[in-house]
Amino acid sequence: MTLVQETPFRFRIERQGPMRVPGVVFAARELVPQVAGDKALEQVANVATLPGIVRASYAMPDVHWGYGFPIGGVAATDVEAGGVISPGGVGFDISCGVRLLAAGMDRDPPASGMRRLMDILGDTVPRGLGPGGLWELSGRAQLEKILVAGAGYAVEHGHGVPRDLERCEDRGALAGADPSQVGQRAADRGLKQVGSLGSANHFLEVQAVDRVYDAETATAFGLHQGQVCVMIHCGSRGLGHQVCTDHVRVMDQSLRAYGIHLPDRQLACVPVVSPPGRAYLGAMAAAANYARANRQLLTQAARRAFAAAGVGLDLVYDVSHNIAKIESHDVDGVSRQLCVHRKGATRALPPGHPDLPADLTRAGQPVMVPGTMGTASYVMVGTVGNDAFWSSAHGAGRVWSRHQALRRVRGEQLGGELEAHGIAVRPVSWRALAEEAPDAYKDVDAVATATEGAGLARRVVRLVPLGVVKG
DNA sequence: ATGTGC
Repeated sequence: MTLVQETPFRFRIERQGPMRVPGVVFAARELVPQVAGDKALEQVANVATLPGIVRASYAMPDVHWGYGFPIGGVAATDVEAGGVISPGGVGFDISCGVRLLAAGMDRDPPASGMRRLMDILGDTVPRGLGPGGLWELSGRAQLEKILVAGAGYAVEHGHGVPRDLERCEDRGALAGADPSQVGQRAADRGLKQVGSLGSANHFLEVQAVDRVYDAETATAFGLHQGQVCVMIHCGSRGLGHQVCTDHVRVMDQSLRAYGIHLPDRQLACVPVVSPPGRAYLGAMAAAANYARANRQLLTQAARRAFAAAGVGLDLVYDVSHNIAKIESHDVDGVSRQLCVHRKGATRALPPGHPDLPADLTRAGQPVMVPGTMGTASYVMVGTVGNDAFWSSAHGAGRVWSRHQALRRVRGEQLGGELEAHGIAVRPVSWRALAEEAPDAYKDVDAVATATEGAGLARRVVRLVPLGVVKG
């Protein structure tokens, strides 16, 4: 696979064979060997063969290998021109995303206070595999209310304040959810997991603003130098996973009926306007709303922990980085309805976009780029001139597999090193900590630099970790 | 990502 450099941070995979559009990879030159080194580039080219794809198959600067689509992949298909929807372009963890909360306190709290805060968070934030959430639902009927109304249903029940919803993508609920397309097995798994982090790279971190790049936008976001924040990264748990599993199976069996030929079976897809396409999108929206309610419940757990110290938490923004959405975009001068798949990619609306909350219209959309528990995370902002359907990077991106990380890192030792650097860790297990070692990831500073250089989003603030609750 | 496997 050859990459042709177009600009300092933009590379092209020329259209060839069954590719319908070129591939476009946003990366710094030093990130390219890591990108080319795994199978992600092949996946970018494979995605370019999907029926109805427009403009290009995109890869964000944190791209790495995933199921069918690369993680860090963006692809839009034209709904009225046979465009397809592919669950592999969303990912197993439907509407996995990040939420940032701004605390009414500045950094350097007394060490004892920080320890106490982390102890409360460690004791009260459900995490790890399997059931166990903050909100046990009464049954499927109540679950379906969450599947339709998302974070709004949680807030209605006292789990949050109305302002929270103004700072959620889609106001906390994606339209078009169809609970009847969520199977009983998925629903059963979902009943006991609302308000739980899950495992792997999911976390709740206490962070501090360590550097401000754009003071005006930071102020608009409610952030300033030294401020304490809480970042929550989680998704739709077993419910989303089961929805993906169930609908991939149906699509895999439907490929022939729709005359779709693919270079990789994991790209299983059907036309958006087909019955199985509509069924998946309805189930996907339901799972997305479950993920938003999940982050809303975890927000309340963080608020209770901070309230013990008399500190409040305001929502800065909540955004998904695993989702497909029907959006209007200009394609060759014509407004088209597109199905935009963002898998490990964050929507990044520019200033002035009508879908922004009123008080962020001038600033643009906050774009969270979580790094690792030992390095940093960024808050960026959407910019005009982003041709990847207003999409941006979503994190550092792995370079070591979990298996490699386990071979190279001792969790207990890593925990000691982090504590020695002033980062309090509350992991579910030493093994889980080792898998998520900072060395297993790309350099998030380089990813943020490349993201800005590529014109996808601009840096607003850099956050450093003070305490980590890990699934 | 995931009660980590048909």
